[in-house]
Amino acid sequence: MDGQAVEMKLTFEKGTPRYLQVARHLQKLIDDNTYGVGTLLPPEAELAEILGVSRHTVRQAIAQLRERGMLSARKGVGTRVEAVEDDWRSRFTADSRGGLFDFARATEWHFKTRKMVEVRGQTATEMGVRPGRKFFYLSGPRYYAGEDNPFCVNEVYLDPRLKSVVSDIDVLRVALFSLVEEKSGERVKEIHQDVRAIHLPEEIAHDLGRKPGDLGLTMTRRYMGSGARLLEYAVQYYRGDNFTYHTTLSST
Amino acid sequence: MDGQAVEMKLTFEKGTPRYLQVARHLQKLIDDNTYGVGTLLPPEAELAEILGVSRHTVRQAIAQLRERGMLSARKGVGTRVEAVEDDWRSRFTADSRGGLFDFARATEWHFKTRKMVEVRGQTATEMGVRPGRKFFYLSGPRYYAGEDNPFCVNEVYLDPRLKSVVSDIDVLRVALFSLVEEKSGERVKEIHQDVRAIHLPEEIAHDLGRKPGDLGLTMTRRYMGSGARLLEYAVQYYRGDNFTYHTTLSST
DNA sequence: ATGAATTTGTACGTATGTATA
DNA sequence: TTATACATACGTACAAATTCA
Repeated sequence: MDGQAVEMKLTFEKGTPRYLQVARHLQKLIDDNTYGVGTLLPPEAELAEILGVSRHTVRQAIAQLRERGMLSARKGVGTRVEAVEDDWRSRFTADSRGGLFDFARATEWHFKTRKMVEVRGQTATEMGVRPGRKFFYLSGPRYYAGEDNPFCVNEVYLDPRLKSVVSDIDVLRVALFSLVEEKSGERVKEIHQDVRAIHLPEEIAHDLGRKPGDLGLTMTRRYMGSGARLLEYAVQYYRGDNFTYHTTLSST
Repeated sequence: MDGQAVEMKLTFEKGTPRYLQVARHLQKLIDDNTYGVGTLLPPEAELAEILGVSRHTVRQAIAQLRERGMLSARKGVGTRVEAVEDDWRSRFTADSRGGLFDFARATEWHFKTRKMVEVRGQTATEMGVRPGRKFFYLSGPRYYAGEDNPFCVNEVYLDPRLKSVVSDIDVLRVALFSLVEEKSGERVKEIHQDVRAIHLPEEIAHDLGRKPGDLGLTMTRRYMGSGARLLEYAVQYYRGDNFTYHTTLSST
């Protein structure tokens, strides 16, 4: 016999959408090898009944995991486990504007520091602006909704003219640059994105639960408006031991 | 009055899903500025009625365009046009199939090791195949044409049936997967690409002129054929101190 | 400040199409 | 051919966020 207790009607906390809770549940079952890599999940209809939700909800949950490349589905066959991630936060796709929107919506960015700064030296070089230019600086940890530990530390340098966009916000759940576009009329024409390996600096390491000098990954983005003006410069720090930047190239 | 002729009940060809036809239709209306950048689309319910489909189908269509970053939606507000398709068609530079071709053409890959291997453990997991599956393994340094020092070490695990593709090649100046497609008829349908920070293992570090344990970056790619079959698995190692993985999302 | 109206998001149900084994 | 399982598509209802009178 094999239909054990793991597969039971879920009890749902309110506040988070069911399909996300289902997604997390499936994630767990995959992680602990209840559904191993290469095997097929039970059919959607069956999962729906087991979990006590509609098939529609199951499909939404599966769609989440498919986006992350963990599952693949084939008509007439089933839904296959493609990869194990000890932790679904350890993978991240943001190679399109849409990806950035989705990422922002699925996470919470808590502002811890906010101040005016003049950028100089290395920072100015990387930002591609002349030293001494003033920016509004924001920084703080980023969480997946409902989690206690941040998976990322996010810094942003914002054109001071756009400061009012975030003036009375403490927690952000949407992409900052879409707010900027909306409230300022300025349009982001180009986003330059870089991924680098680094040794984590001290405070960042602390926030991520790592030691200074540990392996880390940064993703920096330069949001350019018309006339190649830098509207926003963002740096995200991730721990390097379990974080992956993922892209899927499909051949339409 | 403003409900002109562009917005009419669509007639659907069979063979392609409706939501894709709706997505294409909306895309056209956005391209020809019927719905300008920065404006809101009509509400989903209204679109559904106009187009003669269900709201569900409209939402699927909108989801498509959101994935590409052309639209964004906010609860209680509406669906905003973020970009026109043309802007983002060329969004991958170092990051498309074409980008991979260019990369391969600009470099030389020298084969140093070639042997049959059975993949196990960690490697099998990362490849997403069952342990014990046999692959043809190729490895060696990659140079920019005319340079003396490699900037990258490249490993590849190839489906053994495709072994003949590289049987009498020592230096490769084209993308391996294009050879595979050409000589085998198999078509690469999807490429899953991951970027990670690592500590360089010994032999790799040596080839890159670094010390073991130094900062490094890996890029791994899984080339999937039809039926989600893994045709090729490639790992590239770069030094981490001066290497950046760059993407531009441009809107010219 | 409150409440109503609007709009997207979530969740349910049902039926039929289509690829696979 | 038949059964299975995902994909598409119709419908309904209510929740949650936002806007505005």
